[in-house]
Amino acid sequence: MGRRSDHTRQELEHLFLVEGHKHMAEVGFARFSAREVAKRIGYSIGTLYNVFGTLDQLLIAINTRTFQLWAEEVRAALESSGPDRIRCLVEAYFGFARANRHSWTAIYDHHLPPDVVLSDEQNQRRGGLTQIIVDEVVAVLPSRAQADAPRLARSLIAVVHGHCVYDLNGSFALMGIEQPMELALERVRESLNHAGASVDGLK
Amino acid sequence: MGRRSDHTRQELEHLFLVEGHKHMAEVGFARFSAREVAKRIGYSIGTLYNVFGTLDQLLIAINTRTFQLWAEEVRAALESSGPDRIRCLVEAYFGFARANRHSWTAIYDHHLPPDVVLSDEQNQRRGGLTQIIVDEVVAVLPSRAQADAPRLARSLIAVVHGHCVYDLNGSFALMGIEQPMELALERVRESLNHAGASVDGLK
DNA sequence: CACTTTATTGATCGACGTTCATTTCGAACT
DNA sequence: AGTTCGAAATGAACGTCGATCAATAAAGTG
Repeated sequence: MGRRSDHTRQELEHLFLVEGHKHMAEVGFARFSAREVAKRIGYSIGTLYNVFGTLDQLLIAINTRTFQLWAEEVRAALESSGPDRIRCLVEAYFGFARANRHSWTAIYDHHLPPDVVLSDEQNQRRGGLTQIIVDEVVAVLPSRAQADAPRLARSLIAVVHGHCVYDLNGSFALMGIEQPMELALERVRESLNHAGASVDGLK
Repeated sequence: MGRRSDHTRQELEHLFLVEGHKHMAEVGFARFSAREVAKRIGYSIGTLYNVFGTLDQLLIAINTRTFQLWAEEVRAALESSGPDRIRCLVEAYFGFARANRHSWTAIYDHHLPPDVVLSDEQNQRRGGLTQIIVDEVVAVLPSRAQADAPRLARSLIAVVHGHCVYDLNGSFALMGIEQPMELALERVRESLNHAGASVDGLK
């Protein structure tokens, strides 16, 4: 067969991407199959490789999409947030990971070969979530501490991430640790307070 | 062929385990191959399955071994530690992950199917590292705070873990964050101080 | 109409995890 | 010593995977 012209190249790429993301959400990284993705939208495996070139590139695109959905969810949560926006952030972070286990985990399961690098475009799309958090941290810190805000924000992301990993993989449950999200929030508050933060929501 | 009697079943299991661990350290989780492990020690793939039953069980054993080596290294570091044992802990944690990227990452890359559970023995072996950290946190907290020490210790492990992940996967470097280990240590100190800790090494 | 260009295919390859009928050989027993 | 027995070890076989690429079919072009 030849040009089918049902879809432009862009549309086709989007089809693969959306269906790939759905497949990832359903079966997870370990059971993900490029063949299955192609089959699902009625194209052959060859076409998928023509569009993405590499399995890695498809996985990168899928994970970037997860980042974008994640950022949207966090943004939406912040818009309907009460005064304690830091709690809102942590809850939205955890909430997305818990509600989208497979997609969220796939972000960290996929390790790029040393010779493959994320394109600037992918990095920019993924950076949106981080920027949201940096902005909130900046908003909460006193002016004297704002120079270190980006660095602190990234550190707090790591703090929450670590708690999130142990929550999802069952380590906390195994050790009898309850309410891991509250635990993460305690750490975040301590660090923000130590940096001089003062917010309505902070006790 | 039949009983070769070169090795007892225990020795054979240990051979597979050690060689599997070595293979994992060399190629990482994504490129790990059970066939390759068997070939390396001169046994067939069938024998490996006779011994471990499942690829998951082999991976569990390999990762448990990583936990044990990790704990040993941390223990050794603590024995030759100066007064700042908390810093020593964080440095040893990071140090092992950095020096054993593939083995360390494999711990978190391997997701058990929902129907498979870690045996009590495996959990006990893996828990050694956590216990070391809990002990050090207990030693540093005032008596009034010791009830919460185990919970806080697990939380601090998550804090360091999160920083370690972002260090190894390049996220910190990408964002221009330098000295991620020091960053993690700052967070740990803040939380310990907030809990009333007082140590020689603490500034 | 013929010709070029482009999109799409799926057979093909090597490698993987997994299974299991078959084989091999030490050991126990005449 | 031969015979039997059973545990240990094998590797061919199966289905699936990522990846490749010559072949093919349709659209555009003149």
